[in-house]
Order: sequence, then C-alpha cells, then structure tokens
Amino acid sequence: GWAGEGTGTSGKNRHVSQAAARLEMGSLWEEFNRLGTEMIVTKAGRWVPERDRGCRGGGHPRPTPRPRRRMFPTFQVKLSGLDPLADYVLLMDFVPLDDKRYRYAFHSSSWLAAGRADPAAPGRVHFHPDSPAKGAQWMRQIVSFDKLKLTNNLLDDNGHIILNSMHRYQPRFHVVFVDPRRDSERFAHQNFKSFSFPETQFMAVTAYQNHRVSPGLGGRPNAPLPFPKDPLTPLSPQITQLKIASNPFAKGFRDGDPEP
Amino acid sequence: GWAGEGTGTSGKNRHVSQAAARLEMGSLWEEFNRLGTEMIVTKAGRWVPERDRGCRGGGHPRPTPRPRRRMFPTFQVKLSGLDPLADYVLLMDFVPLDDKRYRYAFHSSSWLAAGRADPAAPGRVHFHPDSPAKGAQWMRQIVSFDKLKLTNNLLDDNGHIILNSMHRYQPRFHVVFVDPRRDSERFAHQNFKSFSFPETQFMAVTAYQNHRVSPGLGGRPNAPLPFPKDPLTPLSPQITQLKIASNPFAKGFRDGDPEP
DNA sequence: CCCTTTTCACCTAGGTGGTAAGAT
DNA sequence: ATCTTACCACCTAGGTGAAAAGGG
Repeated sequence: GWAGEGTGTSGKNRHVSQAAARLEMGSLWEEFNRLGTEMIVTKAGRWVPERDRGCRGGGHPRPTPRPRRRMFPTFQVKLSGLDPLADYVLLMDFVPLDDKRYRYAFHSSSWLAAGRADPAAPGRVHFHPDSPAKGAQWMRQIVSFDKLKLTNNLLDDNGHIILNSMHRYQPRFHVVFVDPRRDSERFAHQNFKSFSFPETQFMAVTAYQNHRVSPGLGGRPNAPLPFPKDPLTPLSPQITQLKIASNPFAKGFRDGDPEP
Repeated sequence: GWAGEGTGTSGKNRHVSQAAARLEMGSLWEEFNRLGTEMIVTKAGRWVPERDRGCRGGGHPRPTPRPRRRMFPTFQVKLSGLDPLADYVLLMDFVPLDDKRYRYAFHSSSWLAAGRADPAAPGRVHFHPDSPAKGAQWMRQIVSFDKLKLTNNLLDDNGHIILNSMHRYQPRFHVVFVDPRRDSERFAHQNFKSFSFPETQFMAVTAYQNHRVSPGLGGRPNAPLPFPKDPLTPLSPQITQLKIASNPFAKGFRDGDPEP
C-alpha cells in the first residue's frame, strides 16, 4: 500500500509534503517477512578465477575484487506527489531494529536474542545513482535500488552499506528536495521525507540460518503455526527455497516445474 | 589530438566557444582507418533462444527482440573547456561522406563506387543517456557512447541510428549548451559546437567485406602499399582480425598468444 | 553473383546458493 | 557456534565473428 511515512508531514516543504512512495513487490516482501527475511552480507565479495590474467604490468595473476551482495528482494518504490520540475535526491539507509545480537537455535527453529548489539557499524547511506534528477523523471517509472550492496566489512572502502551480521535492520527510504535557495541548510529538516516499510526488515547473515520454518521475528509470534511436515521437502530451508524460487539469478538451483 | 572542430567558433556562446574534445583510443581508430574501417549494421538484432519461454500470458515462445549492433571501436571523447556549472546535452549523428554506393571487389581487394547512394535513411541523432548534465560531470571522466546502436532497418522503432549498408559515414559529435534564457531557440545556432574526427569514418556493412589488405578509402590512396604476403596469415581478413584482436567480446575467436 | 539474414559457439560481466575447509 | 575463504555449477544479460542459409 501507500504506507510507510515514518516522519510527520508537519512543517515540511511543499516540495516533499505531498510525496508518497508505494513499495513494489509488496507481496513478495511479505512472503519473505512471514518466514523472517535474511540478507546475506559478505566481507570481500568474489574474485575473478585464475584464468583471467592481469592484462598489463606483468604482475602475478592476483585476484580482482568483485561486487559484494545485493539485497533480494530488491528495494523498489513507485513515487508520486513530487514536483515534476524540482530536483530531488533519493537515498536509503538502514536502522538497527533493536540493540540485540541474535543467534539461530536449530533445535527450536527460531531466533534467540543473544546479548547486546555489537558496536554499530559506520552509518552509511546509499544515494540512488540517478540522483539528482527531476521529480518527473523519478515518477516516470519504478525506482529500483538494485545497485545497493551490503557488506559486513567495517573497513569497506567501496562506499557500500555496512551491517553487522546476526543483527536486525529496517531499510529506510528518503526523498530529499534539492533546495535552490541560499542558506538551504537552514531548511534541511523541512526538505526531506522518509519512508519505512516494516515488511522489508531483515536479519543480516553471512549464511542462511533459517533452515526450517519458524514464527519469524517479523511475523506474528502468536499466530497459529502451520508447521509443514511435507514429506517431499522435509527440513527444507524455506528462506533459501523462496530466494531460489523468486530470484532469477538463482534459477540454476530450481528443481521442478517451469510454472512459478 | 585535440582536433575535430568542424564548425567555426565565431559567434558562439561563451559556454561552448572554449569547448574541446579529444578522441580516445585514437591510435586504435587510426589502425582501423588504415585498413578501412567497417561497422556491422543489422536489421532485427538477435532473438532469445527457444528455451526461454514467455514467462506470462501463455503466448507462443515467440522470439524477443535483442539489441542491434554497437560500434567498435566505441566512440569516446575527453572533454575540456566547458562551464562546470552549466548544463550540456551531448549527442552524435552520422553524415554521409559522399553520394555513392559501394561494392567490394574481391579480385582487387578494394572498394569500388557502384552508383548513386540509396535514398538516405531517416536522419537520427543519439543523445548520450546521461544528458543533460553539468559541464563538471562531463569533464570528470571519459564520455563513452557505448549505448549507441546501428541498424539498417529503415522502419526501426527503437530510436537507433539508421544507416545504409555499403555507404560511407562520418560520425559527428555535438556539445549543446542548455540555454536557460527564455527565447533560447533564437540563440540555438550559437549554443552548440560540433566535432568531426576523420579517423572515425567507416563503411557500413552487413558482413565484413575487406577480406584482404587494401589501400582503404580512409587511408592514403597514393601511399606506397606494403602488401603483406605473410605466409602465416595469407588472405587474412584484416579488419576482422583487428576487431577480434581488440574487442574483448570477440576473445572467443582469438587463436594465439595471450599478449596483444 | 552479391548481399542479407539466421543460427551458433564462445566470449564478457556478474548475480545465485552449495559445499568443504579452515579460522576464531 | 559462527564466520571466512575458496571454489563450483548454473544462471541472467548481452556483445562477438563464423558459417550456413536465404533472397534478389
């Protein structure tokens, strides 16, 4: 739906006060959220195989850094209510959902709090690469943050989002009006509007933990739990299966039928 | 070098009068030009193989249109002399070099004029997709027109550049100052600057024709011709070999050593 | 005969989870 | 118990020329 406003609209500049954002793929996000969404974070990303030699310079065939992890599902929104002729910057950040560290209890198939959060990672933001652009451009089609990458490397120097593994996060989306006035800093607090979609919260992990169905921290802890004892897929890691089923790049791991 | 200005600078707006463009990969362009550069044009591009069924809608597994042909080498320039704070649009077009149609004479390994040019294709331009942007942005790094596609389909509806096969063309590059004044149309002729690099001229073909070394229309027709009878590569189609040797996507056709 | 279109194998470039081995 | 590294097969997506097939 068109929900998500986390901050009030009182005292906002007219260029953002009417701004609205609809989360795309909402039903997919909700499906993940019912299981307890997990997002993989990696430290160094991947390396080029040895066959790709250095082209020049005659050095060793040293590994070349490769991209870190995207989010899946990808955070995408449809915008409305912007001034078509005004400039806007779009960005995302990630807010810790609590001050806890978690561990996954296999025997109970559930997440357990396991102490206070680790020292918070450097707070970074991800600017949408098309920023700045006119409101008309942003509203023309779905805005996709598919270039956003996650890492657990506190020393990351590629500008990626740094998260602590085994901690919970809430993605946040911000629309910032580029104020052409001098002294625009003085109105900074009026010139942006933020959106939080609870169904996009997730647990950062270095490997999928949720190897069985669980109530899920993002779900309804007291809801009746239809524990599926499907003999065909016993103990199936449902988060993984849902990622495989819904992410085109994981098609290689699909077993069965062509119809999703 | 920093050559290329095709139009005088007299009467030009100060935002473009100092603009300069240096062709990147100039030595590669010259190497091609010495042989007589050929660029492939295609009609329909490529289609998805039959295994990729239509995802939804239940239609037949009909072929999906795929991109048409890029240029290789890619047209790339380094810009200077722009106003860092002003907006510019960058674009390219292609000018027929003469009013002739050509054919390739295999026996003499040379291009021959073969009548008047076919009716000119609809004159299209290709806007650099980052347009418009500030001068500072354009000058920050090399500007690459690698999204530009060539086609010989007169009815093309993808906005690609339409060229006649077996005709010669001169790529042109234009820097257009986005004039914020009202009535800016009245100054249009002052607000752009054009660049032509002779070493980037080429023959449009649907399949490589230059199967042997030739003086090349783009070269020096009267220069001494060192006809290479290299027994190791007799009758080697040199344009093709140079494309294979220098285009990363053609690596699959390279025979020999790793050192270019 | 000359030119165009189609199909193909083979690349570049990079996004998936799996698995095994090791480190902390 | 969790994290890191390394390597893998298998995808998406799309840019190459070769060769065969098609067309006037």
